[in-house]
Amino acid sequence: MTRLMVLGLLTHKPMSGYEIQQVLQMTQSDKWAGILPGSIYHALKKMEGEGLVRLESVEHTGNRAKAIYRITDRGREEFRKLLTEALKQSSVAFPTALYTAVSFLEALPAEETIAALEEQKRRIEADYEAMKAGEKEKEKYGPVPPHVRLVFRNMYEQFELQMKLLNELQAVLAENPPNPQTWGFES
Amino acid sequence: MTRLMVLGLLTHKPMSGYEIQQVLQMTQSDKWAGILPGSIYHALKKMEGEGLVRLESVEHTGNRAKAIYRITDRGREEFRKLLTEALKQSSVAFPTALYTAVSFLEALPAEETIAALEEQKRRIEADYEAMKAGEKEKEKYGPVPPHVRLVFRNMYEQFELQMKLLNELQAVLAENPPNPQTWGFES
DNA sequence: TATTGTATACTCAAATTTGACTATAAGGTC
DNA sequence: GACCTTATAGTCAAATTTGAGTATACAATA
Repeated sequence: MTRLMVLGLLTHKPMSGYEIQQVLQMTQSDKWAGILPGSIYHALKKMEGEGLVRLESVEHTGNRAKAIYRITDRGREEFRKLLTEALKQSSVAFPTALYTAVSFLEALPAEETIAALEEQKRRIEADYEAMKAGEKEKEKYGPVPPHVRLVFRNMYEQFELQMKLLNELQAVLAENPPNPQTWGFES
Repeated sequence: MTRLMVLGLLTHKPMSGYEIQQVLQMTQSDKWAGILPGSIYHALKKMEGEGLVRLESVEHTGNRAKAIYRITDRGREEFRKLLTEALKQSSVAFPTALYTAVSFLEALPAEETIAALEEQKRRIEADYEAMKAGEKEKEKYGPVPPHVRLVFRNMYEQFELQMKLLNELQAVLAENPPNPQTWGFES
């Protein structure tokens, strides 16, 4: 998704890698997109080589330089392609870390598992609050379009679904602890 | 998650990379884990270097060799650490491809978007059916523990949540198409 | 004015993932 | 028994991601 994101932002106006990071933060997109700075700079350089983006200018502030990239026509074409693909793809995402862990629950004492899940619940709750605050913040800077509003609502529902799963898992573990087969290291 | 998955499977018994792939398929885990063969072989070699697994034997069938790995005590320790981390982590996963695409919906004519989303709905429906069939298949080979059953239910709810979002997006787009600003390539 | 902290703007090695490719064995069919 | 397909068991280069590190500018505080 890095390319789609970067190209998409560059359709609005030419930007530097750093500015792209800023925009992702402002719009809360960094919360769900998980695109780190390194990936942005890499994508810019790579796409420059492919002619999807070109170095428009280098602004100097004292001794520090800032590279500004502009999307090309080939870049716009690629952007459209990626956008259409992203819409067609089944993008359902599962909480794989949790699913994987659940596959091996018999390896840990039930109380430990329950406590660890409690910790996850705390973290989710914190993220949830941060996100709500972020949305409020964002609303100050102009009206949010209805389709974006739907995405925000979906995020909250994802949080709730995860919390539900965590609660159910804790309940099942408390009532019906899985076979405590191999808890030592006796191999 | 690759390490957690591989180490976890090796706690049951020594296996080859190929056998690990097989198990992931049998258990439907490949559907949500997204671990490709290359990653498994890489993880095995890497973890061998770190002393978390060791090459137990090489079975020969005619002229073809199969490398069997066994988890070590250090590996079991690492496994526990990864397992606990995975349980504590907030593992909520968002459909990032769709979210990213939605950020740029004004770049495409609404009908095109709606059609593309229709395609995604078809694919999700197909995955959903495949998954249900897979679960039935799995039930034949012994009873599914209750916590694993919860995970399956969560998967279905994830599918449903995604379908709901897609339907809502289509509805909003049909009623209230976003600003069709820059549909040509006039830059 | 010296220093401490924070924002700006990246770089780069190492780790990991991707996906195309290789090569042998086993099983069926004409 | 020659041929074709599928299953077994990987390899490997290229792409991408990660995350720690670098270096300058600006602002505030002591």
